[in-house]
Amino acid sequence: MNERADLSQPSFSIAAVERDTGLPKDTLRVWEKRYNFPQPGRDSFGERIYSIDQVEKLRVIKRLLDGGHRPGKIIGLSIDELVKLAEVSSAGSRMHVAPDSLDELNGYMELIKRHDAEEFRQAMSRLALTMGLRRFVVEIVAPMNAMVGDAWARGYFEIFEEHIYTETIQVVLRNALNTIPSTRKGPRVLLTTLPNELHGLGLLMAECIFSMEGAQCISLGTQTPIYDIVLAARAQNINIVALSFSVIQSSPAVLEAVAELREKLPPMVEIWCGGSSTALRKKPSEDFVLLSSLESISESIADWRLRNKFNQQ
Amino acid sequence: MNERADLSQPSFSIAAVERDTGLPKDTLRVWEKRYNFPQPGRDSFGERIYSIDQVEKLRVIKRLLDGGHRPGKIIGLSIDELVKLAEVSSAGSRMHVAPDSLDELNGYMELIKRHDAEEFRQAMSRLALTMGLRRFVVEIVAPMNAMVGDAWARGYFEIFEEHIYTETIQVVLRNALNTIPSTRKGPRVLLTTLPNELHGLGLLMAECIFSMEGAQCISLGTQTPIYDIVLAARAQNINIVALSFSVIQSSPAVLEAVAELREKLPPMVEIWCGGSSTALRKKPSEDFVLLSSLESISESIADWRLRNKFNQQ
DNA sequence: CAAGTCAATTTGTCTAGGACAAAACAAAGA
DNA sequence: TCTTTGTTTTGTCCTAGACAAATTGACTTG
Repeated sequence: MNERADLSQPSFSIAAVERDTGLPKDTLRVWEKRYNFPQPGRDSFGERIYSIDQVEKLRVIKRLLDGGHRPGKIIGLSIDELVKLAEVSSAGSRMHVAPDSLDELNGYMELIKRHDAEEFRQAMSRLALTMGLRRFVVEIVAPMNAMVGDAWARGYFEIFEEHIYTETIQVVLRNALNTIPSTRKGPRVLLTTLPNELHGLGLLMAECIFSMEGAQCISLGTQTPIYDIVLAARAQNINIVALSFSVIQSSPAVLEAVAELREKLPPMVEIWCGGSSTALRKKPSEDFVLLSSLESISESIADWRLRNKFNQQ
Repeated sequence: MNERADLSQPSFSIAAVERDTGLPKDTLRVWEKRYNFPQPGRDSFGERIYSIDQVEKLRVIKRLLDGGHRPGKIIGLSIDELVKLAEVSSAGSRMHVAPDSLDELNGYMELIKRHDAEEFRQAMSRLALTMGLRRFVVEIVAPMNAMVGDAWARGYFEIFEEHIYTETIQVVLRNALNTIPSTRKGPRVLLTTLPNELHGLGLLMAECIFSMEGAQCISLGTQTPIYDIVLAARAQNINIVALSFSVIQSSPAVLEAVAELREKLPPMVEIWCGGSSTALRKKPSEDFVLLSSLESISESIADWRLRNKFNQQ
């Protein structure tokens, strides 16, 4: 019969694993040699085929790597141990969520898990209205992003549930953005992500905060090549290029890309970077302004306005 | 304004070239061996360093490749010849736009080219309101998509201008979608694209039409793995899975993926495929319903309702 | 006890050359 | 004109090795 007969257990080519985990092919191959994991099967052409279990373990490992763990130490652990480790190390990031609102957030998570997409959407829209957009983004969306990411890494959420979450929040935020009257003041901000970074939600959240501060936002969506960011910044008379990074990106690649952008961009144009990528926080850099949290956007804008009081009309 | 000739001439690592051009490292290396282009220099560690000229030529080549050209034929041409080729090969596809509205559309294109993003957005919003969403999608957005794609392939549009176009249309469409009252009737439709397909605009256009027909739309955004589409369809009690394909996808991969999905999906769940991919039109298939145009969505839904009159409540 | 220095280890990414299936093309047949 | 061959092109995978950059750990010094 055909090879599709065994598709009850889906298998992945090395390219598919790279796409799904963010781990480069070279790394996957060298891990196999060094740590004996993952040890994929081979198809009739001698090419690696990874099982769903291996991919899932790799996903958790990637997450821990991004959290500062080292492959040699954790790669031998079982998936249960990894998940436990992930919970411990992510427990810290939930600290600054007020405990009483944790129950509330968990309630929304359950809505998704129960696949009540419509009710979830309505709940989010209602919240955005009653809390105000800024608080909604900072107090609800940001922590929920982390929770959804966790749930996915732990296998509690399927990918499609994460997709539904992302899509719903996007609808709510875009809708809210439309209600903000556009101003003529403030810095002109270009928002985008670099190539290979396709998570657009962080970008949208940033755009919400920027817009509420009265900045003029031009979003390019995700995955704009560096050279095109430069062109766009020039054409749109941009003051600030704001970049969003999710965890998936590898550290040196990120910093190198930002350095490259810095070099090609006119000096007056500032680069502001935010997102959950740990790469940004490693060293303070002259190249860019670090937005350590969504709240810091407001401060940074106030600061920018002070600095540029006389240069702007 | 002066180039960055002031500093040392910018050079690109193979990873940077992959990021900027979309050409995989393996391909870059094998081209070097086969076609003697690009021939990067080497740094002190023996690693490739590509010049800005090489990267720019590679970008043009990539454009032509996506347009159907073959590397062996074009890789030896000079950059001027390549650009000329790009202009010629995109001339044909503008045929089936009504000539009188062509001027109007060209006017909007000029708005983007003049980088008047805000005015473009307002123009689009106004159009969507006055024409009605369906006509706006069918008569404006669909042909403009093609024109923007052309302009980009010809080098008339930069990537960032295409990004601005996409982003703007998305905002307008999502905003319009929000004004459609949700119904409880009609089929439940799951909208998404398969992995490797990241063009979400076609999906959004389809969602507009579906929603206006009173269908209940659940969008998963782009790039949902096949296995997760199946899970989502089950969880959300879906009647129709609607997939969007852009030109970029290779023919057999598309058909194979749809066949795989067909096999894993419950038989009552239908698969509807649309988009500009030529692969779908090659052979009529039992696996899916072909949506040959946006207008045909309406007919197909009417048809579906007839067929399922007694099964649905 | 804190802080700096230096060597050892870990880790990711690059190199080379080879292989091969799948896609695209071209030519011959119906 | 359309299908069906065979041939060429092309992308992606393979192995195995190398090495710089990052990190750790031991040691010295203020």
